[in-house]
Parts: sequence; C-alpha cells; structure tokens
Amino acid sequence: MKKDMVTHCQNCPLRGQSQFKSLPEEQLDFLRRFKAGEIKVEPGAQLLLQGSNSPQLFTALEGLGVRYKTLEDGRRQVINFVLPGDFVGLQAGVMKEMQHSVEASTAMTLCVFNRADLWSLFKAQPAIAFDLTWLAAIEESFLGEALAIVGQAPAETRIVWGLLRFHDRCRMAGLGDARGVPFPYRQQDLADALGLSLVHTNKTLQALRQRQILSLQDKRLRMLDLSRAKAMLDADLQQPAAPRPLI
Amino acid sequence: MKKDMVTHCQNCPLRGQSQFKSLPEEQLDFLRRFKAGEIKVEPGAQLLLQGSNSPQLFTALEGLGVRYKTLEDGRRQVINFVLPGDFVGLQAGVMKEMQHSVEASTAMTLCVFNRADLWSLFKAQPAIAFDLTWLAAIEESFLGEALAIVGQAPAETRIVWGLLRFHDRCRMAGLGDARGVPFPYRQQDLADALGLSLVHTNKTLQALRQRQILSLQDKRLRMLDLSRAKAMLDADLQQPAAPRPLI
DNA sequence: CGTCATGTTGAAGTACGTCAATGGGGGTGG
DNA sequence: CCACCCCCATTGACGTACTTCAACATGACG
Repeated sequence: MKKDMVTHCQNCPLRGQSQFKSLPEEQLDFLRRFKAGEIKVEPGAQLLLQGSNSPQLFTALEGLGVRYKTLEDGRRQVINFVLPGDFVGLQAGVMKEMQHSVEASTAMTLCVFNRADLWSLFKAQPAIAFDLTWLAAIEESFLGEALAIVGQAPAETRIVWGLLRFHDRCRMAGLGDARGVPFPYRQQDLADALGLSLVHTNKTLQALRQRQILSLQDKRLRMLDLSRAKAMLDADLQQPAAPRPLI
Repeated sequence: MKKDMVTHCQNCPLRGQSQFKSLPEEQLDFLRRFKAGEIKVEPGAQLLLQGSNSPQLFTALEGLGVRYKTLEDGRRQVINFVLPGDFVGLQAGVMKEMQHSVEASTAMTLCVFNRADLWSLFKAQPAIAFDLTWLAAIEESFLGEALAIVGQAPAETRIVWGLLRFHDRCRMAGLGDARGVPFPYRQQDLADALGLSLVHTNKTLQALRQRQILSLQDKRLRMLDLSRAKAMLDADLQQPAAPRPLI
C-alpha cells in the first residue's frame, strides 16, 4: 500500500498552517504532479552536498535539519536550521551547484522534486514561480539578518537571537508544546551558526539559564521569558509574519 | 532629445560583457518595454529604504553603491557593495518590504522598473522569471559566503576576502585599469561589511599594504599580489564564474 | 581660516578563543 | 551485568585578537 504512505499535496498537513498562504486548486494540482515522491532519512543523512549538482530538490515535511558550509581547515558555518515547510536545493536548481550542504539532524520526511521539472514549473505556473522567488528572497533576507547579528552583536545577543528565531519558527510550524520546542542540535552546531567557540557558547548559555531567560536540556528549548529575550534584540530585526509560500 | 539620453536595452553596454549571458531578441524586446526609465542620482542618495515598500526596482548601470542594514544603536552592517549590472529591490518586489537600505556611493545611473509590472514578467516571460530567481539564488549564495567569513575568519582574512571579491567583481564589470579598480568607500564601510572596528580595519590594512598584498589610496584599490591574496582564502570559497543573468 | 570628514597611530581594556581536564549518558561487547 | 568507549556538556585557567578611547594629521569645502 505504498500510495497510502505518500502524503497528497491536497492533504498536506503543513498546507493548513497559518504561516503558509493558501493556493487555488489548480496550483495544488500542479504541485501534486510536480512532486516526484517522498523520502524518509535517518539522522545524520546528507541530503545535499556542497559543490554537488543534485538532480533533486526537497521540501521538508517532518523532522529537523541543518544547512552548513564546510571550510578547508574543518571549521563550519551553519547557515540555517531546516524546519518543516522549508524548501532546500534551490541553488542546485538554478545555479551550477550547491554552495552549502544540507544534513538531517533528526529523522526526516521530505517531499522530492525533480530539478529537471523546474523549468516546466516556470513555464506553466508563473504564480508558483513567483512564490519560489519569494522564498529565495526570504532566505536572502534571513541571511542578511544573520550577517548583521554575527557581525555586530556580542555573544549573549547572538545566542538569544539564534534561539529565539528558531523557537519562533518552530512555533509557526506547530512544533513543540508546554515543555518547549525540540532542539536536536549540539552546542557546537549553535556555536558554528553564530561564529562563537563551543566553550564560550556553553558559558553564555549557562548565564542565560541562570537569569531564567531560557532553558535548554534533553534536546528541548524553552524560552522562559520571551519579553526579556526580545528586549535584548534590535527592534529592526523583528520580521513581520506575513504568510509565506509553501512549495 | 531625452530619448537619446536613455540607453536602449538592445544597446546596453553591459549586455555585451562576458559575465552576462546573452538573451534572445524577443526577451530583450520585452525588457525594453519592462524598463520604465532611467535615473541618475548623486553620491549619498538613498535608492531604497529599509522598511519601505518601494514601487520601483533598479538595475545599476553606472557607478557604485552599497546595501546595508541599520541597527537601533546606530551600528551598521554592510550587506554588499552594488556594482553595474546588479539588480536591487527584489525584496520590495516579492516581499512586504525591504529589509535593508541601498545608497549610492558615487554618482549612479540606474535602470528603473515598476514593481507592479513584475507579475506580468512572470506570466509572459518565464525565462526571465527564472533568471530573476537565479539572481536571488546568487545573492543568497554570496550572503552565505559572507556569513562564513565574518563568522569564522580572522580580521586579515576578512579584509582580503572583502577587497578581493570586490576587486574581481569590478574586473568582471569592466571597471578599473592598471591603476586598480575604483573604491569610493570609507574604511568605516569596509569595517561595517566585515564586522570589524574602524581602528582594527585600518591597522590590518596597513599591515597588508606593508606586505605588498594590496594598495588602497585615492579611492583606488589595487591587488598587488593576487596569488598570495587568494592563497589566504579558503579554496572552498572560490566561486565559479558562469555567466549570470542581467535583468 | 575654521570646520568637518576621513585616515592614522598609540595605549589600555576586555570579550572572546584555546587548552585542558572532568563528568555523565548511551551504546556495545565481553 | 559490568566494562569500556565515545560523544557531548561543563568548568577553570590562560592567552590574545579584537574593541574602545583618545589624540593628531590631512585634505576638502565654505
């Protein structure tokens, strides 16, 4: 009963979420045909590899992942965390090759698309093509914000920003409960995302725990004092929460 | 003779550059109609304002500019420098509003497009729409690289990276001569781009000058030893120079 | 001729990095 | 069931690459 194991776009549980804009029937129908299949991967699986030219693009349905760049000397830069609803592989889709890798941090389920079909999408579905560009612009916007934080903010602010952004994104994706949101990442991953050393990340986290700003244990993140956390960030960095496209 | 002052897309001097892919006649024709006009601005002019929803999008034709985010406390993050051929305002085009500002650093000439026409572009010209997405992906890729440098590299590497990237981009745009490429920016701008203080940027620049890696004076940048400069960077960060779209 | 913007340089402080050691949990094999 | 190991979190000590403060130089401009 394989077909029962594949989520139909019409029934996609993500589709109903308020963070995503709703689509007319015709476009949903196109997406259903555009969708080449579904895969489930284990934690640690490489979805896309820096420098490669993947024939497949993905939208995360379940589970959490991470995008990162590897430098020659082994240092890493985590670009972003991957949540359900995120589209990954656009670089492979339109450019020569991926400039970063994508890895599953937990078990993940992903929607699979064929890179080769992308052109037909632009020809037949300008509205979805527009949405794809929208997604790219959102990603660019996020990276600009990350650059500003990493470039200008001290360690404490960086950590609060990183965890708060992740927390809010999880909430919008309907993840987590009273015990907080899932956080399957290591402190090393957080450090690599924020341009900090592991040791300093750990010590700053301790300070934030002691001040009751947040709790982070058992792979769960809990923002204990949202108002104080947000007050530590620049008001300019608060993004409006307009519904975004889901491809 | 106003119409003589406006460059026709067919005769656009940028179009012939090898850095840009060539377009079929029909698409060029569309772009000519898509183009709403041209403007010339003075140094210091604000082209796009963070938080605003500009009705106009631009492609730089001549001159140099800068994209930046302003933080509450007055700190700035320079996102990127704007060169001829760069498309600016995509965020305003597809999202609610710009997340950064764009300012002219020298006198500039820009191609003007109406945001309202963007949708017709997607409907009528899927190939150009694809190119637009391509541009967004390039920008995302650049920001990922910048994030990795600012997050992981020491001051000297950051400066070499920033100036080398700018230098190479200028060269591809046909700017500069034996005396080097134009560099109308202040050291403060460079510092704000790389997440360094002005003082430290200055001292690191001095060290690089003394080691004959580069020269920077009279608003001119010259890479005196390209091979040594490139050797200071991660090989992973060398981007392939495939022809990119020009909108 | 003053004022302003930018570049330069020295001195002092500090936020951060590196090094190193410890401890706990979870798996695996004897 | 214990022994061992590996991964990750934690903590202290120490070094340093950076920031901040401050002063001065230079050229452009009115």
